[in-house]
Amino acid sequence: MPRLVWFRQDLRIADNPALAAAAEGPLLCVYVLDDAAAGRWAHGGAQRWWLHHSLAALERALAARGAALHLARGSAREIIPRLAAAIGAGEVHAGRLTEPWARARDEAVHRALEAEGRRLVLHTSSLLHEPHRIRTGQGRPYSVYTPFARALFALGEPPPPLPAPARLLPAPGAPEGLPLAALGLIPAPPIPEWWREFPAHWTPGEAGAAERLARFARAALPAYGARRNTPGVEGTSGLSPHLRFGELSPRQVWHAARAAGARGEDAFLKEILWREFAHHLLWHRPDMPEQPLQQGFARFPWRPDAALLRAWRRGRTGYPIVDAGMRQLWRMGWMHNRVRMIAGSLLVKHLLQPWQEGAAWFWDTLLDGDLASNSASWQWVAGCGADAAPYFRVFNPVLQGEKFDTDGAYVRRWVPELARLPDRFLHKPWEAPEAVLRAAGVALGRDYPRPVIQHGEGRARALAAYAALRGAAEAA
DNA sequence: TTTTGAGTTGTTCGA
DNA sequence: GTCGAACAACTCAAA
Repeated sequence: MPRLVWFRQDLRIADNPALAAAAEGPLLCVYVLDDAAAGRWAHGGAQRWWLHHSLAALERALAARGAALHLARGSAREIIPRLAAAIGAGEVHAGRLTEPWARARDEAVHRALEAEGRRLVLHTSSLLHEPHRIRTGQGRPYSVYTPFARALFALGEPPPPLPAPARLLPAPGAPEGLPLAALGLIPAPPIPEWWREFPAHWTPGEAGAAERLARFARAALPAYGARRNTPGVEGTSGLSPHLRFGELSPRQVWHAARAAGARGEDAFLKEILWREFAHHLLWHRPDMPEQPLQQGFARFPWRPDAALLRAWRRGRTGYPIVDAGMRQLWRMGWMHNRVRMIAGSLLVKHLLQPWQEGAAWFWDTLLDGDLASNSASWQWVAGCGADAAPYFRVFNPVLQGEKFDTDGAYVRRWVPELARLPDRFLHKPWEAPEAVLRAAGVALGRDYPRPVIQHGEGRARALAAYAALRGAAEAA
């Protein structure tokens, strides 16, 4: 009996359990762009560029094995049952998702299929472990990372990845899908060619993902622990967008890291588990993208300010390490993890802008924008997360810059107007003597902004705001 | 049920 | 320049 494979966030053919389950017989491969179901969490601008190219790559990979990718746009709730009926499929196979809107939709699709005697079969595809399977000794979901990670390590090695099916047999009777261009994924003006630099940095698709993984395992993994916090070098894996779209699976990444020498509770494997943890949290707290996990934070005295938010988004805060990060984000669709924390901390703590604003900007501009990781990380930075940084931990953007971008390679690359400043003043140009600034060709306030807020003042204000919150909690 | 140890990523201050 | 303590309590997870 024919089967339908519904691709969502696992745009690959290797180690794809949904595809493997369907590949024994005739099948129809489908992708549905369903923006209405996702609502405000439909793919952000940068992700749409990635998705377009990833779907193109998947089309080619399937075609090489004799199958087409049926593309559709609209309500999956209607399209999937209709296509299943058209080919007489008894089963629809897909990878399980953790986004609340996707879970609600899967539930609806399942009911619609069931009414016609078919069923939706969900597989463990984008995570090492299903979030509802992992429980504490008391049977509750984890809310602290370290015991969660220990529990996952204690489960032993994940199963080995599945091979890609060698040959696929198309189901007869499949209706024609849309051409890729008809999905309208490539952003339209008024921001033409916002993504023009993306291709220089990224190769969406399964082959690009495999190449990146191999490169990381060979070059950066051995020194990952030492170099992952240096944004001026390629010390991290850069796999996040590939993982977000499922061009490779966490199982493949895990085993590749092991094969390349990652031992025990290796730092890189722990990062993979942070991703798992974020999905675990989202599964059990579906309001996480909107609401602080710690209830008291609902009354936090944010000071929304459109001008401050704009300066942060554009990389014009006057703090070089933050501005470098925000500009890297805009041009690459990606920001180094260390810098995400520094930039996030400045927005939330010094500037007292709601973390949801930062999360929304990241959602629109990150190629790796993942609802679970993005929401959990912003809550962590803001101090309202499940396992958050203590409130008094306010990053000093100057110290962080000096510590992690000591030679200034990162700032000089992304904030070229400061490139000629000596290292000593690169992370605090406002302290440079006039003659030094002049020699470097920098006029503060003209070529590069003065800090939007003094660190000491911002820190004191943040501590006061958090103290007020605690006071309010005690009074209540 | 109670106890115990511990918790991603930091900064500042004073000796 | 370096080093240790303070910063705050609170809640989680497991024994």
